[in-house]
Amino acid sequence: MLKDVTPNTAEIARTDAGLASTLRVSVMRLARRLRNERDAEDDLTPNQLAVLGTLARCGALTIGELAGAEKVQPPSMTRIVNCLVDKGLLQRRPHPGDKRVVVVSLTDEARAVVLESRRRKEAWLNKQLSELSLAERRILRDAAPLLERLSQA
Amino acid sequence: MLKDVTPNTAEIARTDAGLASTLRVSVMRLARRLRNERDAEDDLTPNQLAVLGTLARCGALTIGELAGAEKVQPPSMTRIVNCLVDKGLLQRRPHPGDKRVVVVSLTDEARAVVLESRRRKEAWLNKQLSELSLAERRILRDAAPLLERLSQA
DNA sequence: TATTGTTATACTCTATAACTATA
DNA sequence: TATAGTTATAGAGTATAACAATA
Repeated sequence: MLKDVTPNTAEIARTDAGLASTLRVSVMRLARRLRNERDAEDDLTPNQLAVLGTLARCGALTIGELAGAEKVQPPSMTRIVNCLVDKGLLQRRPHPGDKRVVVVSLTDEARAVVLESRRRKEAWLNKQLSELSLAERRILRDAAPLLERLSQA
Repeated sequence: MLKDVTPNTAEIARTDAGLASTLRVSVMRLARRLRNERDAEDDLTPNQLAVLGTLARCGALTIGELAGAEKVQPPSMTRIVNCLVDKGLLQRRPHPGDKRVVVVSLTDEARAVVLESRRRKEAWLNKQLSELSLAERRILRDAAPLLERLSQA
């Protein structure tokens, strides 16, 4: 009887002993460290911040889509959106073709806030990266697209 | 006049054009994806979950230290801790030497919850990793300790 | 007198239920 | 009749202020 040489999950887990574990820990820690690197957006609640981030990633979304993405109920999302509209960070627009639906998108001011937040995190990260060797930065340059691919699985 | 060859931050940012940006995005996305991979701990609030995670990483802490770590006020942490004690996930003990202080630590049951949460995330991650090539996994194995080092800067 | 933590109270945020408008 | 969103109300969760115990 021939042996099955197709790599299965258990076998890979063994040969890559601990890779998932160390990768999970390091990714979660770095993400937490980056998340703490905030400033201007400090007066926003976590959910408000998450809405800005989601809209920055996904573009304009409806109230229902936003509620689903942030895992809150529609009435809560109505409130969150209203609050951000009052702050001048979101704009509501009617859906072309379905008058029940409300489309929400970032204002220019919100885009500036998001960009500033990114700039701040990346400035911190650049400073840390500058203390690595060229070879080490090369490894991270190779790793980044792989992490991206994993996140989209 | 001799040119200064010491690499400065601006120069490195240019040569590593976009590294901080792509790395930040990929790390944050993978962390978000991993965070969504939960199940048993679904009946806990985000702050309750964070307290379990912090205690799992740092060991026993006082109410004040926990409040500082989670960025909530002491009365709120008292409430969160009481709730977790009622659920059998935390135990309170007097501080040896300072009777004002309360030391909080995980119960065996809480440790089991945390381990199960990690197991679940790592099972998902292992599955995704199994679809990468050996060379790609090698890159991630090299990258993990670098990410860890960045997070501790 | 200063510090750690708790209790009392008010405020904010979220969820459920009922309602309006549109499909 | 079903769906998207809003309004009204009740329920968690957090913060501020006042307090108790210890240093």
